[in-house]
Amino acid sequence: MSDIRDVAKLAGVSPSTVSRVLNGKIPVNPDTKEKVLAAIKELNYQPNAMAQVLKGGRINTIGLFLPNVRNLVFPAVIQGIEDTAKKHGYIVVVCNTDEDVEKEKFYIENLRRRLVDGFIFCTARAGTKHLLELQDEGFPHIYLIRKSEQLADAVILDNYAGACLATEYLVGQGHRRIALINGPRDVLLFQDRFAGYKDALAKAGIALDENLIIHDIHSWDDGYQAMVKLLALPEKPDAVFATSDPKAIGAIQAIVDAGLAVPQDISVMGFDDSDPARMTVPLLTTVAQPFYEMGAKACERLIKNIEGKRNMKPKIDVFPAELVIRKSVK
Amino acid sequence: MSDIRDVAKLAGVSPSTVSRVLNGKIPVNPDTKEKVLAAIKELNYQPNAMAQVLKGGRINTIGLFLPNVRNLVFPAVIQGIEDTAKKHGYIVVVCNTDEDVEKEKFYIENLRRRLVDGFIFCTARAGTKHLLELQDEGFPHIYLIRKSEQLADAVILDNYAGACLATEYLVGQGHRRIALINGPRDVLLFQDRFAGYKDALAKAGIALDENLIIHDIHSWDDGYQAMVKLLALPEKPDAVFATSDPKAIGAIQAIVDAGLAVPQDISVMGFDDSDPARMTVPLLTTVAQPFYEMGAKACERLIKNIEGKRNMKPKIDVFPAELVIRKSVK
DNA sequence: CTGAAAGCGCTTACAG
DNA sequence: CTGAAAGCGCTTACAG
Repeated sequence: MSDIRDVAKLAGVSPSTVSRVLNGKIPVNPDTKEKVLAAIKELNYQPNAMAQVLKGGRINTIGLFLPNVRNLVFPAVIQGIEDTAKKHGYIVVVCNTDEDVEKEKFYIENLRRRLVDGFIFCTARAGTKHLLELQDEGFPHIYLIRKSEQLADAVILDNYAGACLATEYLVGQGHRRIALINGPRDVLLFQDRFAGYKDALAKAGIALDENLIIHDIHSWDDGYQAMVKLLALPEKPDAVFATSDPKAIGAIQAIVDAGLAVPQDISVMGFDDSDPARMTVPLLTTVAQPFYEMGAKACERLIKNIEGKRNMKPKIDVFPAELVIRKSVK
Repeated sequence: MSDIRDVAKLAGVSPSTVSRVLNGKIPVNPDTKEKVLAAIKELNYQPNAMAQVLKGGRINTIGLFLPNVRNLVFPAVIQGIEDTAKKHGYIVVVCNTDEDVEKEKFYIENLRRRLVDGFIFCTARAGTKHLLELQDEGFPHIYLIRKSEQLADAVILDNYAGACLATEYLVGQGHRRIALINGPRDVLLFQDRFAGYKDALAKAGIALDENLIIHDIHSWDDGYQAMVKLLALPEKPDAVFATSDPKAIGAIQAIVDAGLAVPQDISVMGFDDSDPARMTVPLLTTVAQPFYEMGAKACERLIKNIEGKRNMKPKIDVFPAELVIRKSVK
């Protein structure tokens, strides 16, 4: 690969001049510019990004941290972030932490060494402190979907309102014994969804039945197991609110395997409206979280932050939740 | 952030010595080493990666190209690649091309500028030439899942055998009118799966019925439409082989919406065994492609290639396909 | 075992 | 508008 001096030689100018036509900020004589451009083309010259960054430039790369790439809400998130990043000339590095704090630290240490201009974290949990250091040091970053306990830039859903919406709809359809299959409680959004469920029931004058509530369920396979337990109750629930679509799908499978039908015997409500919600039979009634748009927004705000174009007060963007009525609730 | 000279000053040595303890190849007096390490720790020093790479090092990053992040086979692929990359101290950059050759070129141009040591492409289609240049220039890369028309490093499934397996199983279960819902034909693997279907039918003495074959279907929504067409045939199929799980899921939905049952009225066979295959009702019978392992293998081979540890003859690794019998075929 | 020097490929004041 | 020089933060022969 040729370097800037090869180009300079071929064009009969100094490397400084080549650099100037490359960057386009400082005026260059049109004729010389022409010659330089021709030389660049002839040599198929690409500036060495490392050298540029070393001179104080930005690398135009964003690090995206996901707790688990197999979680099917993230494809849309990635797409929203990537599309926005590309629009601004940025590239996205995806890092999968598997909810492992040590792995996350390893990646952060690596990427901070000028390999990345900022971070987007979808990995926040209660009680992790290493992300707070970034805030102290003013390294650009933003939380997405999940937020941290401390006030920091974030783009999230109104999870409380979404859970209210879901529960109120089930109540409105005449259900009274509404079970909850919830996620891990050290992820704040599941606390919020739990609160929405509780408050909506209270508002409807329905007493909370602890037997109907199962926490710390992760995906569809343990969602299945949770539903098996609920079906073994002396008095079965007549509806189930699962706080993510895979958990809802697991519940549907357990109900069908028990010889019952959804929604005829038991109604099932999901959360997120991820792609699998439209792949199941019956089509899942759920609460939509606009992942693409949220990813795009977070990326937009991070880039503004990186490029120093914004006021530095941390701010939380809250997207509204929306009920999507399909076929799994009667 | 402090640099190597700060560390040198604090430790009372030269930057060269600091560099030497950092790299650990050249012996350093244990006492000085001690002092340097202490200084590094005290200053929380992290070497600037740009400078290191500029001096001729590797950046230890791999670029992964996906045709579409929303395709649900990729999470497992990413995980396999990431885990392997991490084991070797590499990081993974994921680029989503949306099957857009221009976008792909943009990313490649960007990343080649020393931001990446090699590429993994899951984006090969017939007739794209820009990837061949990389081969000419000896830039490390490997194809995964899809292969290119030219001989190049690749890790793929035995798609032909997989399609034979699927079709033979349907035939063995007594089906005779076996429809095919296939993907875009400019992706070679769908040609291979088509060939497997054809040959297996021929071997069973079943004549090919063009009315039962629909090509160029991408995902579950157009899989649904394809099935609607098949159901409108004067003589309906008694089984459907869809060459990906989402297409199979779309077909199941169309069958159920038409008031028929799977597998009682029509059997449905998928392909890939991606996560959604275990999320549907009935559980999908399909052909497994070991995505995690294939991703891991491709990553392993690419890194060997990057680090110059392998003989340079292009080689294609073919993984065997495996039938996974669940509930959607009777 | 260690330090001073050169250089990786750029950019940017500085001087003209 | 343009060139020569310095320097970004490292590493690595070279000399000791």
